[in-house]
Amino acid sequence: MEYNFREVEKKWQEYWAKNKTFRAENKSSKPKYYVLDMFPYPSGAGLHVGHPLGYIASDIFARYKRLKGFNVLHPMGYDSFGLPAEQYAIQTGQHPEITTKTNIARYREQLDKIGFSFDWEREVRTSNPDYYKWTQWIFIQLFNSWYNPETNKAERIELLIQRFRNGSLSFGAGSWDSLSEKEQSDILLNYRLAYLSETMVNWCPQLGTVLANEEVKDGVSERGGYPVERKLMNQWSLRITAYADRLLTDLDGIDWTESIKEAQRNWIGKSEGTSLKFHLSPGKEQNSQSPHPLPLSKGEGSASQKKEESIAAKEIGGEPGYITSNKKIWGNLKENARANRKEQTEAEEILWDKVRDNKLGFKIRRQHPVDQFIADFICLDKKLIIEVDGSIHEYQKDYDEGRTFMLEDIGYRIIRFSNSSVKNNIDFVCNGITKALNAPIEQEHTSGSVTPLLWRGAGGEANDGKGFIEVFTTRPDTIFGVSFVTLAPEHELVEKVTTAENKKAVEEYVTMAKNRSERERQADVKKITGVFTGSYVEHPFTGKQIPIWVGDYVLAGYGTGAVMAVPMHDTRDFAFASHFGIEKHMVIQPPVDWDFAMNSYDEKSGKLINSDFLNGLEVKDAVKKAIAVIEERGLGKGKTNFRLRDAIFGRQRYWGEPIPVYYKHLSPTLSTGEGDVIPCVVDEKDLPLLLPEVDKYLPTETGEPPLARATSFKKDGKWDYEFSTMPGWAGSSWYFLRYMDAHNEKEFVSKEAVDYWQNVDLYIGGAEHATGHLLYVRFWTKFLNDLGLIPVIEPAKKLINQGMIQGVSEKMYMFQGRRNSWGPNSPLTDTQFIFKGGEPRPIFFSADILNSYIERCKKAGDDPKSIFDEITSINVDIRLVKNGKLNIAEFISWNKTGEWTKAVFICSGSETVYYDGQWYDQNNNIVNASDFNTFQEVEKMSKRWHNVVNPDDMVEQHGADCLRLYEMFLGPLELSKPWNTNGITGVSNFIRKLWRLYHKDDELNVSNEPATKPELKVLHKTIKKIISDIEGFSFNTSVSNFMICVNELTELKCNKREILEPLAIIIAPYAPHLAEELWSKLGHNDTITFAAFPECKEEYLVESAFNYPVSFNGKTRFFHEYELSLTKEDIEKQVLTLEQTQKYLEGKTPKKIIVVHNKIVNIVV
RNA sequence: GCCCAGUUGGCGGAAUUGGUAGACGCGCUGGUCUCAAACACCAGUGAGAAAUCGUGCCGGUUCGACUCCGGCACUGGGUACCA
Repeated sequence: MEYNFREVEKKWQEYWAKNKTFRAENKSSKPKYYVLDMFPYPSGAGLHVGHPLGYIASDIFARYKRLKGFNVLHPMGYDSFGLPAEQYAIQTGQHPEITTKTNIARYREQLDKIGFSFDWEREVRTSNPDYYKWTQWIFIQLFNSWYNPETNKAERIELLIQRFRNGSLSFGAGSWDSLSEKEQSDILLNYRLAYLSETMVNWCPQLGTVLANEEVKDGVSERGGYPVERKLMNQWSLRITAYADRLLTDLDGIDWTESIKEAQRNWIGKSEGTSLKFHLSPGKEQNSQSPHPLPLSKGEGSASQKKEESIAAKEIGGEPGYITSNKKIWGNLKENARANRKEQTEAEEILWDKVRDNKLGFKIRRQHPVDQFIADFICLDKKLIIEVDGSIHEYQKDYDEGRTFMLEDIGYRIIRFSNSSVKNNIDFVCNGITKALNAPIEQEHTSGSVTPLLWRGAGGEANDGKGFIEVFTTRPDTIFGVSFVTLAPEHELVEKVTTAENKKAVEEYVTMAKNRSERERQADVKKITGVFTGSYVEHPFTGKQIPIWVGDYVLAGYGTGAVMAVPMHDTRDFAFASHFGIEKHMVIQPPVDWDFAMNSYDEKSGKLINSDFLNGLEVKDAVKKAIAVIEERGLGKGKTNFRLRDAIFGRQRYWGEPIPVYYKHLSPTLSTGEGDVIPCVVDEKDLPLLLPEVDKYLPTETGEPPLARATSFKKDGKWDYEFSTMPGWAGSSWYFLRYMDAHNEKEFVSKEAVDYWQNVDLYIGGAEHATGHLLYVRFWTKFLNDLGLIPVIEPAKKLINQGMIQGVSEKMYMFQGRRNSWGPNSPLTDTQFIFKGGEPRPIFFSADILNSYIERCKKAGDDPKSIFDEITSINVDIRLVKNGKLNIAEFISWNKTGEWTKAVFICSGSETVYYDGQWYDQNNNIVNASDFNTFQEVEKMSKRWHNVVNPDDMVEQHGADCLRLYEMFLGPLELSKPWNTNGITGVSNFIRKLWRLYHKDDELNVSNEPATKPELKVLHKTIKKIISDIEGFSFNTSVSNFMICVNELTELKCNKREILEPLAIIIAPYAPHLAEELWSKLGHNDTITFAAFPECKEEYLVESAFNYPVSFNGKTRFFHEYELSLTKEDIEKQVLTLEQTQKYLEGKTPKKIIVVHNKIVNIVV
């Protein structure tokens, strides 16, 4: 009886399921081990062929760890929310839940067939309410948290409010409690880790949704390849940027593949440099429509109105005071300050009365110039600025906060009060000011990454030419090489610095640049565009005039949206300057032969020249010195920038977790007459917020997301819930925790469970998730850890990437028509051409004929295509081809149109021709079948190319154990490789051979006699190899080693229990069904799953002699065996006496003899 | 462009800290069995007639290099004007 894999595999799969063999306990005396596979999305196409590869590897490891005495958690579940099910729903009207369920059932069936040791009791599905309840719960925690830059941790938002209340942290306006609910809500949104803001998003009209950066590839959506455009939308986002530095530094502590870590590092994109201000240069070219700088506060009304008002003349008052501003613009500001004082708002007058003449114990000035701004009130001793704002307008907010940040940057604290607070509660305001005056001066603002403020388009007011442009640079050493400054087209100063005569050109350019889609922008990166504004800035050290340009090579979203261009030492600046003929200055001595005609010298090495105080320094030192001087002179500050952006968290789609937010309408206010709306999170006790039923899975007529169709989807029947749903990665950002405690109804995971399981010990999955899932899950883990909810800061200790699986396409070329007579290089001679004069038939050539034909054409310089009218490439279904040989009859009937029934197949070697169902030789005699070869090409696996390999088919034909072994045998796990089933028969044979070791004439034939030394040696050699292979994740070599072991034992005719029993155990992780069957036949009543993995006993491996390769000058010539007890000297002497040695010496005397014990003998002649 | 990984027979791939290059398997060739084929089993299989030459290419270190060093080419993946 041959091994019947169908029966055996079914039997053991049923046994495992019935006995719950792989159930993991949350309490155990055994050490724990957590093996996790990346979540599959259950697509309609069934299990992707790339999936089993990783699953088999992790399963082998899980089973191995069980044999090694670990309590193993090895779960599986489904990332079941997502676009494909929804697209299908839109097309068919079928509820995505139904599709999802069907798909999951199919996945499960496929997974079960491969014999995985998953603990199915812990299965999770992200689309189940009992799962997404906790995804929503975590969102609420994010909403209710802020990032404290001092503790460098997320904290409850209550702690922030507390600090606002007690004045230990400034939020802008004086007293927290005097603020309206709306004002408080708005301020808090600037700090919450889940926040709503107007953001530039990647909008995909075809998908009707917003995509994350990593879902966009080359300007089109990753899924479907639809165009993507930039659009400003009000969106929920997660403040992942707060974690940028920790996400980066903690990478060092985890054992992940270097390529993933590198991809994350690049994605986070930390760059250290400095900010630097370039003051606008006064000049006749300037556009001086607004002659005065703006006050910090702008009185009532909209932003634009305020600007107008500020121009109006104001009363002169107060004193000249200290020069707190840039000296050059001091005079100018002073004038404006005087003007401002003429027109004080009512609130400002009230406050002035309360604070003037040292009434609060400190000297307070009003309308005092600071830096480029004018402060409403200022206490110079305490470096405290007091601002009285109108009601904060949405658009103005970022802007004011930007200035707050800048002033704080140079050491000022700013507190803000609303006009209404001053008018209605002046005592409270005064209290707040006193508190602030008496509070110790806080530490300076640190890294820009932790500020919750959006900080874009930095620069001071520029309307009188006295403002500045702030740039970010990592190369402050090249400051003396600056020859222009470039602003991003979206930069807020563009309009202001443009002179009247350049206005038209700049406006046209900006409009063009903004409308250019992302895709176009990416498509012609090389195309250099830009325009001169007509204005200049002053060089901060030389005072020289530097032109301001606008160019779309500068990104509005990075740094300050402005760069100092150093064409000689930056490739992009070089290209820009060359294109527009702008001058270039060399400031770093390049190597002698450097060709500046074509290239800038970007290297961070060399000595500084033409650079004043930096001359002679090495780049590294020059950077340090430049930063020091810039800081000293107050021109800028050392800064760190991150490329990482906050993660957009809303999708305008149906099939996802509802965001547990509703919009509360506040009572109407006097000023506006209508009620403000604030976002609030759903009460935790009301979770889950269920996904409502809708009539269609499409947006509403007004363009609202599908959830808006559910008219009853309202909080308490009156307030709208958020209509967008969470992105696909929400559920997968914490699923590793849920597996630990999958059915907990009270918590997302219990403390006991997470304290026991901690985090994943081994995580296996594709590298395509490097900057998506793998970054977000790290972010959520850190966040949950900050709140003290879990004990770990990383989700997975070790991560291995399985390689991508590519398909192997089988290709053929069909030739039709015949243009020329056969030349000397033709694929056929005329005698071989059977149909001369007959009807034209399509011709197929075996690959070897075509290859040599093309080769001949190449040599002769002919065009191989010239002899036929038409050549068609055909992808043949790979099932019709075996080892590159086509089954012609099946191929002909494969084509439903019957187009190939008349075709002629010129077979391998051109000896034989097939047509009309027969093979003929050159003389038209009917002959036996011969081979027809196809071309093989590695392509993406896709239905379109007819090269998809279905794991089910493989299991059906060869069995699960064979599939498992073969997949591992293919090559290293992490290497991308084409999926080719040609070699599977070797593995199949191996399984039969292994079976035969235990059997004779269909009966189990295992002897209880003691094993011989050679048998033990084979076994223990194998044990040793297998252990080191598994632990080094080298699964392909372990399969080879099993083969070697079985071959050797077969050779030894070994059937000893002492050998075969341990052998069954060591192979059990790889071929579990077969191992279980053998185990039970050997007389065991229990599963092999928890048997003890055998130890390797070195004593069986000890050799007494070694067959030394004897080489001459490193080339091996012959072998000779020596006892290991011999010394090097003994061997040296003895090897010279050998006849063969003398032969190779050819009479010469050896210069040197090297003997490496147990390795080699090398004779140098 | 930049970053990462890789390049070994006809093919997938082995090769411990520098020490017998090509393990294991596929394919191929020949043989046994069979009326025949398939299966199975046995033998051979890097190239070359041979001397020899051979791990993408050029150079270096070493008694000895697939392995280490310098330079280059190509393939695959990531990223895309990140200042």
